[in-house]
Amino acid sequence: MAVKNVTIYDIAEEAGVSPATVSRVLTGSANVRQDKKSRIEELIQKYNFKPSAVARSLTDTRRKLIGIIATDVRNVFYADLYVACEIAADQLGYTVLLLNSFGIREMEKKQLDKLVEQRVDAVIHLGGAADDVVTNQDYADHLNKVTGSIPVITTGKLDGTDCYRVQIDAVRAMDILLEHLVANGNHRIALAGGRYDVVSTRVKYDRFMEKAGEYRLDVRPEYTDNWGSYNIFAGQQTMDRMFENLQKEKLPVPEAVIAINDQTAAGVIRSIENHGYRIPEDISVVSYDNVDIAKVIEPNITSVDYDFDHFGKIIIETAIAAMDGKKIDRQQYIEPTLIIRRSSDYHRE
Amino acid sequence: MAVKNVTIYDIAEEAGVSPATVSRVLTGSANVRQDKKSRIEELIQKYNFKPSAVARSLTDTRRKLIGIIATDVRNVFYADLYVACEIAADQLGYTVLLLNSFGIREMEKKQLDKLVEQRVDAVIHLGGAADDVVTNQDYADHLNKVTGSIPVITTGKLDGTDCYRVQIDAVRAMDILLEHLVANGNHRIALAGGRYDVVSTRVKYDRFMEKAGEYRLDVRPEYTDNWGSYNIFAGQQTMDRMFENLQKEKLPVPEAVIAINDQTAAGVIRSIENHGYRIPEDISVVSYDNVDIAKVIEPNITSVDYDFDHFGKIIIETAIAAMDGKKIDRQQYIEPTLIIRRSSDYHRE
DNA sequence: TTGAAAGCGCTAACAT
DNA sequence: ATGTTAGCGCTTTCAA
Repeated sequence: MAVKNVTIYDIAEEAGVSPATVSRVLTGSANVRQDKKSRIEELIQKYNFKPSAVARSLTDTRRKLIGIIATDVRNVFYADLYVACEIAADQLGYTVLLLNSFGIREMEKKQLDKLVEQRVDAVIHLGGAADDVVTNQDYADHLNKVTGSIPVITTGKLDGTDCYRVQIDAVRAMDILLEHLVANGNHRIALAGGRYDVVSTRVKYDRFMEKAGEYRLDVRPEYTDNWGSYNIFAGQQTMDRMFENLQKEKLPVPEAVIAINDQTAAGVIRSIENHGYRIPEDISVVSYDNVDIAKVIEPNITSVDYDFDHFGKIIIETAIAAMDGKKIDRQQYIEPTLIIRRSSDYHRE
Repeated sequence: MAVKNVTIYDIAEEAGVSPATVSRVLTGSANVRQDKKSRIEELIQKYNFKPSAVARSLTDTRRKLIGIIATDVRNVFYADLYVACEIAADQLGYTVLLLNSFGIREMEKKQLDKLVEQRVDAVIHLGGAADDVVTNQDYADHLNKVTGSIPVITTGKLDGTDCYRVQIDAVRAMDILLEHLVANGNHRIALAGGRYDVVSTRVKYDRFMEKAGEYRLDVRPEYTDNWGSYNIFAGQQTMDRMFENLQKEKLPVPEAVIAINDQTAAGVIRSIENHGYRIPEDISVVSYDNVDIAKVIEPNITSVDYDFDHFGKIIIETAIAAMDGKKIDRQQYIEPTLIIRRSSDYHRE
C-alpha cells in the first residue's frame, strides 16, 4: 500500500537517460535511438510502469476525461445511453466519469462542481434539469459559470445556457407511431403516462394534437390526458384510471394506446389484460425507447428505437468537436426508427 | 472554451495575499485572519473558483477517487450495486470512476490499467474474472502487479491475489430459501439457471446438495442440473427444457423452483404458465437478488435480498480502510434476507 | 498568522 | 537524437 509509485525519473535513471527521453518513448512524440528505446521499454515492462494521467494532464490541459451527469443509471434508458457513451469515448481515447443526480436539483449542481474540480474536458447532461419544459433559472445560472470554459452537451434542453443539444426527434418519433397506427386502421388512439413538465413528453403530446385532425382521430381528454410517471406501476395505474373514466363517461375503450416508454407500456398491457381485453386484437399498444423489456414482455411491444450506439457516438463526437473549438450545430437530431412487434401487429376494420 | 482557468495565484494576487494563504482557506488546514479570509472567500465566489483536483492530488498522494470495474451496468444487479457504492463513496468524500468490462477478459485488464493511470486510491472489482470458479491465472498476474500499491476489493474471488472479499453469503442465501420452501411442504425442488463456472452459483448448488438429505428432498439431475444463463430468455428456455425432460422420464413436475436470479425467475414463471400450471398453487417459484422485476412480475416473486445500500457501504468502507492501512478481514460476508411474496406463498400438503 | 520556496510527475520548448 | 529547464496548480514545510 505504502509502496511508492515508480516515476519517469526512476526509469530514466536506471536506463541512464534523461526523463525527457522516457517521456518521448511514452508519448511517441519524437524519435529516440532504438537501443535506448528498447532499454526504456524493458524497464517500463519490468516495473509495470503506467504514467500518471494526473501529472500528465497538469501540463496537457487536455485531460481526456468527459463527465456525465445522468439522472439515474438504474434506469435502463440512461444505462444504455451511458454505456454507448463509454464505448464511443473509449474508442476515441477518452475516459468517461459518471455521476448520478437522482433527479435532485441540488445534487445536479454538486455533481457539476465535482466535474469542474476534476477538470473534465466536457460535460454531458442526461435528463434532470435538461428535461424541464421550462428550464430552472438557478441551474442555468450555475451552469453558465462553467459553460465558458467547458462545453456542455445535453439530450434535453437548457434554455439560457450556451450548450449543445443532441436530441431524439420527438416530433418524428410521434409521427412514425401515428403513421403505423393509422395505417392499421386505428383512429381512437389514447396516450398514457409521462409527465406534462418533461419536454420530450410534451413535444410528443403537442405533435399528437397537431396531427389529430389530419388523421381524423377521436380526440377527447379521457383518451389523451392520462399523465403519470415512467415506470411499470405508473403505467398500470394510469391505464386502470383510463378504463374507469371511460366507463363513467360511457365511452368506448381505445383501439390503440401510445405509452410514453416501454416500462409504462408493460404496465398498460397488464391493465388491459386484467380488464379482459386482448392485445392487439382488441387494443394495440405501442411505445418509445425499445429497451429490453419491449422484447421480453408478452406480447412483445412495438417500440420506437433510437439506436443507442449511434446516439452515444454522436454525443461524444459532439463533445470532442466542441472542445476542439470546431464549429458544430448547436442542435442535432437523432432519427428514430419503428420496430413493429406483436403488440400492434393487427389491422382493424 | 479557450478561457484560461482561474488559479489560486489569481485569487492570491487580487486579494493581496500569498497563494499559500488561499490554499489555507481552501483546505481549512490552518488559521487565517478573518478579514483576509473573507476577502479570499469573496473572490472565490466571484470567480466561481474550484481548486483543481488534478493539481491537488499531485501532492496529496490521496486522490479521493475509487475505481470500479463492473461487468455491465446495464445489468440491474450491477447498476444497483454501483449506485450504492457511488452514494456511499460520496458521503465519505470520495468520487467513484466506473468502467465496464462487458465480461471480456482483455477489456478487464485494459480497464484496470486505465484506473492505475488515473491513480485511483482503490479498485473495486464486480463480476467478471472475480466470478470464475477457478481464477484466470493471467488476470491474477496482471492484478498482482498493482495490488502492491492499490487495494483491490471484490464481491467474488480472485485466487492467488491479495484482495479483499466482500461477498454475499451464498450458503446462507440457499439455506433461507430451502428453510422457507421446506417449511411450506415442498420437497420436490428444482434448480434453474446460472452457469456452473460462476462461483456464487456453484456454491449455491453445492449447498443444495449438502442439505438435500437432511430435508429429504427428491434429488434427481432432471431437477437440479438445469444450467443456463442469467436472463429472462434463458430462464424460460431452461424451464421449457426441464418440462420436456421430466415428461420424457415420466417424472412429476417440481413443487418448487429455485431460480438463480429474478430475471431467470421471470422466464421460469412464463414457462410454467405456458405449460398450464398455476403459481404458487401448482408450483412455487423463488429466486435471488430482489431487484425491481421481482416486485413487478405477476405473481410477485419471493426473493433473497442483499440490501444493496448496506452492501455498497461495506465495500466502500473496506476500500477506504484498506488504503488507510487499517487491519480488516480479508473476507467479509453480507447477510441475505428473505422477502416472501406471492410466488411461493402457499402451503403444500 | 503569513510568505517564500520546494516538490508532486509529467511535457515541451529550447539548446546542443 | 537527447539533455536541461521551466512550468502546470496546488500543498506543505520552514522561517519569520
